[in-house]
Amino acid sequence: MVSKPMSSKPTKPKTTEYSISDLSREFGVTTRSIRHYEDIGLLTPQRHGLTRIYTPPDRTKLKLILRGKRLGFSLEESREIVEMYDPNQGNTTQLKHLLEHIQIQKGKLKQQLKDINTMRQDLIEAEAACLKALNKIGAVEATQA
Amino acid sequence: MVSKPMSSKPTKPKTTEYSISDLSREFGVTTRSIRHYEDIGLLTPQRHGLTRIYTPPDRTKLKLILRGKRLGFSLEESREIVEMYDPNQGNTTQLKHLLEHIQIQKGKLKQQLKDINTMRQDLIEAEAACLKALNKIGAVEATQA
DNA sequence: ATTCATATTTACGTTAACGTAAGGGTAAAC
DNA sequence: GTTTACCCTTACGTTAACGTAAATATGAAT
Repeated sequence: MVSKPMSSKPTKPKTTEYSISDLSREFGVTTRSIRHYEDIGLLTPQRHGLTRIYTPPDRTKLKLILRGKRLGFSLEESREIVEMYDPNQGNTTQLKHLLEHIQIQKGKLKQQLKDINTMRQDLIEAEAACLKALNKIGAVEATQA
Repeated sequence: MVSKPMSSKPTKPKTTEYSISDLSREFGVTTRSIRHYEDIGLLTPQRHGLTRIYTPPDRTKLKLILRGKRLGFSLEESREIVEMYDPNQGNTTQLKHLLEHIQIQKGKLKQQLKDINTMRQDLIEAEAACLKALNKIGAVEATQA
């Protein structure tokens, strides 16, 4: 956390702030990556001079980006997710557009769920076959999780 | 399908075979991609002269690769999946190694399931907010799926 | 005063996963 | 016999998502 012993009142950490390395450490990504996300407009932190200052909304956006990455989303795909979180638009066409995107994302997730489940089943079968082969050999020491 | 009006017996399509464009069409990927998967050793089709001939196991491997892609796996990650499907190894250390990989994959899938569920929830909320905003405006025409 | 630790920008380098010609072979169809 | 529809190889090009210096600034600590 960026600790700033401001002029007077040291109480009330009302507005939580993070430095780039705070976020870097918390999420296990490089500062380079975080800056890159800014380069392409996914994050827009404030500045104190040149130094970047991240707020909780920024942190949330980063979280969304990284979750997207774990699901194999490109940064452009994550952009849509991030923009959904960003409550900035109001007009009808934009809202409808957004709804479409939401449906598309839902569809993707649905497909991923199917894929995950079949893959899980495959893994379970592979595991069974593996264990069977193992104790057929005689390696009785169990390898459990 | 590669139709080969062989010498005699036209019956018994015992050994199903696919051409590269068969698979390309079926899965909606370019032949370039399929060849690329071969370049890096993920597929090893037979040859009839220069022409590639794919068998059902090849097809399955391709399916595994593409499923991996949808889940955001790199080709190197998918290689492990494909090798799990390939029933080629027998010795104890290899089997234990394989078991480890299986556990790792299971862990990844578990994390992905978590991510998908939270993201789903987010989408549902975004959708609700969106719809609310819409009929607050007065666009009564429902946009449903 | 100088050493950290952490911040910045600019800019070239890298890897994965193909795309995209360019050039050529074969076999059935017209 | 030449057009059509596939197939092939070699090889350079491209995009995304950063990695990796290099050179510089800044505030706190010794």
